[in-house]
Amino acid sequence: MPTVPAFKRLPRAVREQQMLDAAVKVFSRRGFHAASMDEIAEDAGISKPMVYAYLGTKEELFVACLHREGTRMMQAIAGAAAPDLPADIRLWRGLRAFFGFVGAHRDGWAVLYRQARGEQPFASELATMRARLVEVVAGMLDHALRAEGRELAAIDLEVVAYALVGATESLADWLADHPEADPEKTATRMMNVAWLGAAQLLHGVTWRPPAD
Amino acid sequence: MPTVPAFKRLPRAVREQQMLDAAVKVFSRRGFHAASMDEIAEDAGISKPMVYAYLGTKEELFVACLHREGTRMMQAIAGAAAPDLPADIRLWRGLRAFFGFVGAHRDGWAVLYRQARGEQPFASELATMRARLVEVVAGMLDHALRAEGRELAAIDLEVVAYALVGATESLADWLADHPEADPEKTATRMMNVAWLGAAQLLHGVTWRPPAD
Amino acid sequence: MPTVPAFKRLPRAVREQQMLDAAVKVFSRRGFHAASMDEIAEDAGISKPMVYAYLGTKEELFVACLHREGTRMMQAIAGAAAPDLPADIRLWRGLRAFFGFVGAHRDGWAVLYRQARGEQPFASELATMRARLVEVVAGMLDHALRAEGRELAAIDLEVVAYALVGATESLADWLADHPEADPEKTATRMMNVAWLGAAQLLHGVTWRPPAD
Amino acid sequence: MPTVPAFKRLPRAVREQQMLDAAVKVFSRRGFHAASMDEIAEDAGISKPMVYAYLGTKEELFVACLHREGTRMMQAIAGAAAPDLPADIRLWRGLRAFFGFVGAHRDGWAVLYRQARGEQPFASELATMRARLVEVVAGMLDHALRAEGRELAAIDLEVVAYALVGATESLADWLADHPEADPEKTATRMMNVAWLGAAQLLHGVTWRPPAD
DNA sequence: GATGAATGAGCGTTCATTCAT
DNA sequence: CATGAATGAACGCTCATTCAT
Repeated sequence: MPTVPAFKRLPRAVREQQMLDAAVKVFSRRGFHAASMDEIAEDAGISKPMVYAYLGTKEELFVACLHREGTRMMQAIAGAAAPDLPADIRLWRGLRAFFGFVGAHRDGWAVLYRQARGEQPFASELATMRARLVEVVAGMLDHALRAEGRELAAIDLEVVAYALVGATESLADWLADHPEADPEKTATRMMNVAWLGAAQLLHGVTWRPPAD
Repeated sequence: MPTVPAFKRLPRAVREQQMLDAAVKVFSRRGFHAASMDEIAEDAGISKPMVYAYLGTKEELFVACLHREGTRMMQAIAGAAAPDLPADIRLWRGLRAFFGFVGAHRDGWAVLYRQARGEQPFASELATMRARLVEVVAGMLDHALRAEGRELAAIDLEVVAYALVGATESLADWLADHPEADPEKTATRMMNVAWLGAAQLLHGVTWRPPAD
Repeated sequence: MPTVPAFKRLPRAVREQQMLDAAVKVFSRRGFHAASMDEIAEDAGISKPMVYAYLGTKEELFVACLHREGTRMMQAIAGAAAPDLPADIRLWRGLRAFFGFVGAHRDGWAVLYRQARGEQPFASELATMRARLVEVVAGMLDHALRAEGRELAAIDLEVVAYALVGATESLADWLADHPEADPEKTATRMMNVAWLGAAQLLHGVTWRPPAD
Repeated sequence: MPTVPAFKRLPRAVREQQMLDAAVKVFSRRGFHAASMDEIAEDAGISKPMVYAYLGTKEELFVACLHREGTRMMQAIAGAAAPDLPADIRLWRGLRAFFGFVGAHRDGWAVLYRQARGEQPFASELATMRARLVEVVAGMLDHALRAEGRELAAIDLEVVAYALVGATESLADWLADHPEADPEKTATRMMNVAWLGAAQLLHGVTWRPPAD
């Protein structure tokens, strides 16, 4: 009479999480195309038809992984900094949370993310998430600028934010590839890249191309 | 006595370029996995066995594409700035050349590059190229720092350079996705992100995490 | 003390009819192979294992459908004409009943029938029904012939009857495909095909191949 | 140094016929759905991908079979009777040719044909052929009627012709199921069904439903 | 040198069918 | 009585790759 009801016949919700765990693992290890539904099913300790019954097609399964991991990451970041704090504190806490998350999910999100960037069908799903991040960062910059009585065109804000997000993603890749690296330290380095430049912008300093 | 006007029987070097052109086109349009050797051969106006004879397996073919396009890009960048110019000028000219190249090869390199990031087999090939860029950027920073009598640990230099390269790649993606965007303007924006922060570093300003 | 108003727990016979209704509908719409037990169960508002418990395997279920619909049709025909009427009246009433039935069950029997003709496992079930019809028609012909003092070999009778049944089935298909067509008019047309020829036979007129 | 070039590497046209032969055989034996591409390929002595390369999808393959056999049959019928002969002679020769063809291809066309009737995707392909036959038969009737100074509404002509074609198909089924039966004799019987009635029509005799 | 012909291997997907609850 | 959970077994299809000519 074990507490855990049995070994099999688990409720749907549980099985779905098992499958997603396995899928994240296999997609990460092999990449989307090289991953086989057989391996995912086997890794989840379940037969293939169950995967199709619960999570659908291979693409849908991948999107489900993307979704779960993305949501988790967004929550980790969102819960890190209250919106009423100063911009640098918010940025720092957000970055720290982000790199902390990536460091703790090296096999999961970071690699999933790398997969998704390359495959067309998932570009949009990803673009949505990145767009949210870009928007948040641009909003922070805009807020701080206005507090200083300055302003930047929307497109410039967006591109700068885009670049910062890109730099962050890049360092996340670097972190995922360097298992011994410290997430917090990486966040500090990112701050040095991001904030020093941003602070200049806040003070009205800009760079202009030379005459040539 | 060949009366056939020598349409076929082209010298090997020419054929190889035709194949690479076709391969870049197809890989870009379809992505690595969705691309089929059949389509590449047909697009090159040649039979499949010839592709195998000249450029080898599908992976090798992709690497060859990567290689050719990468080399072209590196040359475009390298030729843009003499190494004895000041760091900001070198950086600016390099970025301008880079974004100019990407803008002119939106369908080619940019997409190839995006493909390569996601597929494990090509990570190394790509990592090598990126490492060269990181090294160059880190070298420029180091050089400029020392000119100011300052110094940064190698790892810090590398990570900062890595972040800048990542931001640049990100904007290259953005550029590839916005056909109407101006490469030079994009380069200017990147300079505003990169140089303002870097200049701070040169003057000894750094950001440190708060006590929290 | 069941307060639940007895929505479920219906008596077996009722459930079986629900299932058969659903099965006929789905088999008609999709065809035997394309029909899935899932859809049938869902359409019947019941779980799949119940279908298996009550009506057995997919093939058995199909046969059950065939059986029910076939019996209904046979009854409709059989009740249409008393056996002591003249042959032409019996034939007319039988045809009228048949086309009436098909017209009223376009989605049911007609399609079921078309399905069954093509799938080997059900050929026999169908052949039995058709054989009964052929026998009846042949019997009518024989009876009428003998009343005229004539006779036809059993095999000839059978083949002629077979052809008439075939023509009738064909027109039933035609009727099922032309929802606006009138069953009674179709029956009249069939009589014109069947009876004019048969009447000739009754008067001893036969066709013989030319010398050629 | 055999006259037949080799065992393998046959030209495409030859292989296609081999495949069609095998496909007709397997489709006939198993039915469309139960037939597997593996079995067809194996029976043709070739690997599966070749089948897909040359003849396409399973459905396309089936249509190709239908097409080849149908064309052969139509040619057999068309070549049997010159259009300037009297209607009964034309009908007789056409039927004789048809039953001769079916009798000679019991395993091929007749069974294929039965398959096609049931499966929706092929209904149209088949309907086209049947429509051609119906048109020819209706044309013959119309021609003969006008020669007698009579006329029938187009719809009536069509339905009568449809019934005759249906009766013929039915006897073809019967013939296919009775390997010992004689095709010519079957044709004669069909003439007795078809022509005796048709001749009545030609003489203005029609059947009308009784008052009831 | 160049190609049409050919294949081994594998993957995504579906479905009828049955336990265990 | 009734069902959600689970699976074995196939099947259609594709593709990179290689002979034989």
